[in-house]
Amino acid sequence: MHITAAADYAVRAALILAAREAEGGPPVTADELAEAQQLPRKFLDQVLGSLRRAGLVHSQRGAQGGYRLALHASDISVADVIRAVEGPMAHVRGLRPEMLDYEGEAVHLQSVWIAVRASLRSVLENTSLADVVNGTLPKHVQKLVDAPDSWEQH
Amino acid sequence: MHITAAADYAVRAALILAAREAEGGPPVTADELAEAQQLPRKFLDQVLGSLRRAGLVHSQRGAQGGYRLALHASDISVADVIRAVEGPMAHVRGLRPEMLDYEGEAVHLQSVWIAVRASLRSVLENTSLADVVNGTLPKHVQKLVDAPDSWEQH
DNA sequence: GTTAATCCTACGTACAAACTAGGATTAAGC
DNA sequence: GCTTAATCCTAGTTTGTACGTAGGATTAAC
Repeated sequence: MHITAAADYAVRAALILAAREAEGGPPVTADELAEAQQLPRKFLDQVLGSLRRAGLVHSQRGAQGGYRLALHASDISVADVIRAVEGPMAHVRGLRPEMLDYEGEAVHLQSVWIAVRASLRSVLENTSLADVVNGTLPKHVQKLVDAPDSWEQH
Repeated sequence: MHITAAADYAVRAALILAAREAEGGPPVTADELAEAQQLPRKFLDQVLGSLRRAGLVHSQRGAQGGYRLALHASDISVADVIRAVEGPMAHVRGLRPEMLDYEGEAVHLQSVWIAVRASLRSVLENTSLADVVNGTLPKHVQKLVDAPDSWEQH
């Protein structure tokens, strides 16, 4: 139930790319991305490789090379980025929730995990990189952020 | 973003205790719990230790001993059980979301993680052990389960 | 040909996940 | 008090993941 450094870094790098996308300038180098968000350079390399293999970014090798989003920033969700580096969300013991098979008094537990995944998706699949850059989150997401309980620890 | 075996086992053991609570019989032994849900016996031992230290179950040592819920089954949420074994939910790089501090185009990323945690809570804190045993989940949770998209792997 | 960049593979270290082992401790029941 | 049945505690073990680092191969602009 925790978000890895790789996922966090991936989203942050993608946000920089999203912000630069509008300007239509040259591709952004890994050095620039690392500098902009203070990310460990070589680790970022691998994270960017995951994003590329997932088809979320295009890369240009050689001088004047770098990275660009492969899609419009409003067409890439935070969920897409996380899945690119972490794999499927809400795995239980390494299995997708729909693959689980409980017996006895636990039969309905599968439904709980399904609901957990669905609620994660409702936030992460509906929030695009453009939304995060602009600070204009979907209404139901912003509602969650504004609820005072949401900021309580515990 | 994944649920550990320990958390899964903890919930399943707690569900058995919840179901037996109504009967008011003797405490349930770890052997019985392991048998009922096919859980690795010695590993379960440690999981039960976490539940006890979290104050969710009471244990009785010695012959005729075993475990009982420390609270009513409708007063223990699935979130309580998960936190007892996994620690706080939705940690990012080991930090609670409210502790994060992003700069530049990532400033609003914190809100996304806060929303993620809030949406997890909306499911897991409102679903009690009694709810799961009876298969009567809170309305908004059941709604998530019934949405056809929720069962898509994607 | 030089320079600037991505790309690839391997390595390393530390920690967590998922157990297993063995005994110390407690308490019930004869 | 002894046996038995149970929790409790500490430590190991094995495997994988997290979080990086290192070094060079490859590509392309100029």
